[in-house]
Amino acid sequence: MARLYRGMRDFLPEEMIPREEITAKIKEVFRRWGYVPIETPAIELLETLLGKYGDEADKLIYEIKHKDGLGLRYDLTVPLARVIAMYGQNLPMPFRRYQIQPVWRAERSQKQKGRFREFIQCDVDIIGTSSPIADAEILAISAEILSNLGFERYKILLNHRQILRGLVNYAGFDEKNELFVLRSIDKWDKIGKEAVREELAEKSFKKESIDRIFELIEIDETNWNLLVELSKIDNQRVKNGVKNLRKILEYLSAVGVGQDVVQVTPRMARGLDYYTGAIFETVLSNLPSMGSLTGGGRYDDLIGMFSGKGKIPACGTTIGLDRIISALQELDKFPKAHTFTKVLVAQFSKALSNEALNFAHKLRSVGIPTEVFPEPKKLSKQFSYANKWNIPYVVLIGEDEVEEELCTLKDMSSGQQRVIHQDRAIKILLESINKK
RNA sequence: GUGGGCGUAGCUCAAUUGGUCAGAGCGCCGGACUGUGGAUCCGGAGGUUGGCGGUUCAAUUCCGCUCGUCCACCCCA
Repeated sequence: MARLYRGMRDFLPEEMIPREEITAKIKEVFRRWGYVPIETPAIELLETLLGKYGDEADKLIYEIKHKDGLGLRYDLTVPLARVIAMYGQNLPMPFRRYQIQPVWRAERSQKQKGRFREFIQCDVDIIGTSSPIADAEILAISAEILSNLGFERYKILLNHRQILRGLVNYAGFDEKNELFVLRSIDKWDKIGKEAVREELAEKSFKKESIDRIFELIEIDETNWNLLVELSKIDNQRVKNGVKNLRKILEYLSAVGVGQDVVQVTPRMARGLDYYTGAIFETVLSNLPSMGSLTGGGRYDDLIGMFSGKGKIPACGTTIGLDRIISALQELDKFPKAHTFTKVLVAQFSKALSNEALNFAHKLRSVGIPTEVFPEPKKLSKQFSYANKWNIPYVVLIGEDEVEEELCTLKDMSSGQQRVIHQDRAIKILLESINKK
């Protein structure tokens, strides 16, 4: 039986056409900000993949049953880090790259809304600068893309790993439990405060530590006030993080991203281990169950794990194409398309095949997407075909038309048709198609 | 991986407490309309009711297992 591995999808034309259009819009924004494309292989050595994301994520890497120790890439950031370690010397820094390719995750759960085992990530990263201008730029790009795609109610969540680590440390948690505590905190807005408290209590952490971290994380204030509150904490990491976020917020407004879409929150942590500085996600306030549409942050130590020669600072984000499309579908903003074809040239008879082919050729040479019905079937079949694929025009050159280089041009949406000279039909088609 | 819902024609779904219950609508194909689609009418093809096993005189209906699918949790894009 024909079937599909769970979590994998086929894309038929009605879905693929708008997918490509959305991808083109995303690419356009990347390029306008000066980013250049790269691609990397689907398969990486396991030694490249493992130990970068954290234990949880390592379990979700698809390993390939092969003696060389291989796996499918889990994201595009780690392959990028490998690329920079290998070719970085030849790339002028800062290096801005984008990359649009699928990644694979062996999700344990069955497929559900906005979650797949194979999905496309659109990554933008800027390598070789630790300036907060880079962080702000990445956020501005994320915001611009979401706006361009028609999202109105999105929110950029912004936090900082240094602040989180400082807080956890300041509250008295052991250094080695840091990541566990961070992940619990991350669930706050999903499972609620009490559930997080339970999760931490189960691990038998000190009650005063839990109480203390809750106090700090519960602060719910405007961005600037929150940063003022945090800066009062006597911890160098927290202070550094706050200073960094202030800069990012400042630069963000300079590149046109208003404070109203950004929300600084000490509760968002992100699950991947490699982040070192600012971290961010975007979510839709009217579709919270969808999870994040984009997510990223600064990872100043990751490239060094490959090159072994000191740090190369880096910052970037993933635009989740499949999440975006799922969200657009949920919001009824994902139009189904049928075909690119604008004109179907019907075939009247074998004797007139060349007439049809030649006219179609003329249309294509002026840029009009045109197809010829390949067999001289009954005209009702040919018109019905045009109708099913939503082809807006049908041209017919039959016995009555050939002699004087005429043709019948039919507008399928209105149903009106007229017999006119072939050259005139080309002109009319060109005009009407350029208008749309 | 844990908990729950569901699995009948390509799609959406019917079928009284197990007993002519294997059907409808839409779609598809053909025809009415041998130079015209989307309307209408007529006709047609398609199912071992997800699979395997059990209970029974009898199972789409009950039980067990399995596979698939959907939802929640976990995690993320």
